[in-house]
Amino acid sequence: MLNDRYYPQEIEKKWQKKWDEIQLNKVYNDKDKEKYYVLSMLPYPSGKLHMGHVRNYTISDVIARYKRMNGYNVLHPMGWDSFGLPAENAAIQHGANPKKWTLDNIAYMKSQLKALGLMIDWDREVTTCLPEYYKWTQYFFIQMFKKGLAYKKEAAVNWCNNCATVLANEQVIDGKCWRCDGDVEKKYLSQWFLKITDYAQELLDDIEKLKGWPDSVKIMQKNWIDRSTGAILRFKVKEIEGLEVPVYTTRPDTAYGITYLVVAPEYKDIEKLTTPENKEAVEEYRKNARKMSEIERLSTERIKTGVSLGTHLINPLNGEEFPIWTADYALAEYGTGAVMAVPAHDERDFAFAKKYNLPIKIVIQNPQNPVNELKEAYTDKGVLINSLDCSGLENEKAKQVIIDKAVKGGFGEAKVQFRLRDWLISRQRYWGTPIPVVYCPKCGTVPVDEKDLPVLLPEDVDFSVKGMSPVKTSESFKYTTCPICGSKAERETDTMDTFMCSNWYFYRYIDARNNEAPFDKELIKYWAPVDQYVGGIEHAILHLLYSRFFTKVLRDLGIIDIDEPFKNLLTQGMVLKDGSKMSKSKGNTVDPDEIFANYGADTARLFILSDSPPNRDFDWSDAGVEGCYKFLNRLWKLYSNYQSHISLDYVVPEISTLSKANNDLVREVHMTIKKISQDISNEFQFNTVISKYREFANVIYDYINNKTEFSVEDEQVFSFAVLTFLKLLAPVLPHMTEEIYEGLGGKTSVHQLDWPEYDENLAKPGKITLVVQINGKVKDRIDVDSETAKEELEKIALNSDKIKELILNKMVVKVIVVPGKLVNIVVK
RNA sequence: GCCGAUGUGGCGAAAUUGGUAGACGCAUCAGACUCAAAAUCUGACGCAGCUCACCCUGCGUGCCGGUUCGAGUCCGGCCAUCGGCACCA
Repeated sequence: MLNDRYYPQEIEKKWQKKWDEIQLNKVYNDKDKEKYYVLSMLPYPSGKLHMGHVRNYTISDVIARYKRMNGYNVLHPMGWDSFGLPAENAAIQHGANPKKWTLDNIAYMKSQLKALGLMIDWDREVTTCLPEYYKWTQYFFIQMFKKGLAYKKEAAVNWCNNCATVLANEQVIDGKCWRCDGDVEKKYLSQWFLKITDYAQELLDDIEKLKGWPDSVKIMQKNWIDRSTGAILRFKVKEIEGLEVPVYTTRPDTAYGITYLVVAPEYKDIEKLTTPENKEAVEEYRKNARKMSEIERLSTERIKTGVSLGTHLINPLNGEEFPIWTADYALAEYGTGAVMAVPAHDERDFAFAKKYNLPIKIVIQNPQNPVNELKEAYTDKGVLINSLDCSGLENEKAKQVIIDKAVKGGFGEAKVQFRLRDWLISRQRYWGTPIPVVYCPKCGTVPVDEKDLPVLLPEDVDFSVKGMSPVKTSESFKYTTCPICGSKAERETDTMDTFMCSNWYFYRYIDARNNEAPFDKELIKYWAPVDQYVGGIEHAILHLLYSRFFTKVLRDLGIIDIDEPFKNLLTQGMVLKDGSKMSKSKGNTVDPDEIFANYGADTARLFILSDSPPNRDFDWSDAGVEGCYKFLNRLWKLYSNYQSHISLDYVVPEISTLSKANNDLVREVHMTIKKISQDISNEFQFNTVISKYREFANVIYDYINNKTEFSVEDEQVFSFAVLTFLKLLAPVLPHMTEEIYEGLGGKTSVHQLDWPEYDENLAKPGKITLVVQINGKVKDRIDVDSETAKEELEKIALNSDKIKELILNKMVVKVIVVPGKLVNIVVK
């Protein structure tokens, strides 16, 4: 028997406990069943769940439940991206232990996830900060080191002063730190990199394979990798025998127009290229450039500065000499760090040449509109002039001609260049995976022996130190012996970027408790790749690019045999309040705990899926929650007030024998199954699924309200309708539907029932409203049988009194009939 | 500057992909129930006009134009908002 009133708090606790007891959500590696792997981006354990989490996990949970009812073996796991700076900052500020702080947060957030009613097999939980996990992160690092994919080099890197650590290029947003929003500086440091650039071409090409990804994400990745084709050209230094300066250019066709060359202030040969007279000015300029933060550099956009080095280069194409300058508009990390300047045909070079009075030589002209002087750089297509034997060529063709000349003359060749840089993964922080490397005075940089993994994070550290990593304060950690020769050696004290932990976690879920290997290859074959990934757009480049890269590396190491980790991707929109992003500083956050306590998780689940499609932003409103709660009460009453008319073993009589009301209701049920199934299949349009729930509830209430008593037939059709409805509701409202099903006498879990099927013939109305238009404007509506033939429809339309009157004295030119929809009469 | 997305009532949004624009909900208003309130139920609800009945007539999907019997949907040109990249040679 069902209670009169809906008490979500009691019901939800009861079922969460029961599901645990009967292990309803345990996932077996049942290879006879077709698998479906649905994944949400794992949370950082910051302390409490926010509404963005609730939205993310509700979406993936409903997908998981829907797929399970459709017969799939569904994996929907959860874990914790638990290394990272906030834990360490908490340690510094409150004297807490980062590990304890993190594990406490995990325990609390896990209880919140359970309160949300998620269908998760917690036996597969993954926590990236625990040694049994990061052992394998270290293992992978060593494999990459051995393959030459992990290397250390000195470079100009991004340094965040606040966080006191370096950052990857992908973690610098508008010249600021992605995490703390602090200014980022360039520093010269020796750091660990992963050779993601080795995979640049494949990462770009395989974007085509990602059919189930949103275009926006694919385009962002394309732009980030940014391939360009051009040439390397090498110029001999006039003053120094044997020294050359190579440049990368996409415009070899303009090479006859070079009037100067710019090297980055950090260019490796810059000191050699500077004459004694210019040394002081150049030093000064370089010092300033180094001091400048990213932000300052960006703000000086377009106001270009530079100084001459005093030396010259020779253009092998025409023998002309031109001066070498240094300017910070040349980037050390892109191409060769040097740019050939053709002011006539490049806006930046033009501005620079104007400012410093450098010559401007026109070598490409629009034949329709030749000019002798330029007011701005001419960057369009044209024909070469002043280019010796290349004059007269179309510039697009000249590109190849000049590359050929360079190859023949031995001063250049074609070159493909990417914007993507290698991934900087070392961090000067404590709370991360230790990089498993030892520095031996004899053997050099040596990886830790695999059998000695994990390299444990030390506990005897002093968090109060400034300007260096706390790891360095651990004597027990720092000093070790060389794995090769056994002599005294020192450990690497840097830890890894947390994105190293999160770029493979989804493989670990597949075999989370394996102590012998990161995972079993056979199980990966069954479960991978992820069928549906759900997460925020903010990872469009960062995590999603790194995971793609890592998957390809694992493939090349022979560890897995797929190319891409995520088949389909759903990027959910943000949760807003009053039109702006929820944030603590704005004070417009909504605490999930309060919502669960006041309304229950089912209300929260229903609301967060309603109103907006998953990929768009969602505006949280208190009235909206209230409305959803009312709807759940309305549903509850439907079942509790009429339970005496509901029987689990109903038989639906043949449709043609039914009364009109029952006939209509049966059709409504089939139409509703169809529409909801379609909306879920079509990119998980849960907002329209929920409007369909409401419409169907209205239909059933209309049915009841037109009744004084239930016949046997009525009870059968009614039972069919409300029990089918219960199954359709189950993925979104797991607790309520379970309680109702039990109350009605159900013996299994409602979540073990099959998703209802619909009959195509019954999934349409018996009658339709025929729209009659004249010249495309609606003039009449007539109820007709939905199967009425085309000719008949035309006749009905023309015989309508209203239409007859309107077309009187007019000539009917044409009649267009759309069966099942409308008749349009064209008149003059 | 380049690339992308979006633009529909007071608000969140639907629209079988070229066929009744505004489903469903929020808010609002009116009514029923109630001593009263809450809850619940019923109804109205794009804008303007006309009107003795709730019938009708215009106008309406950012703006301008086009294709079509018919355009929120397709094509061309603009505008606005949001997001990504941004001295990448």
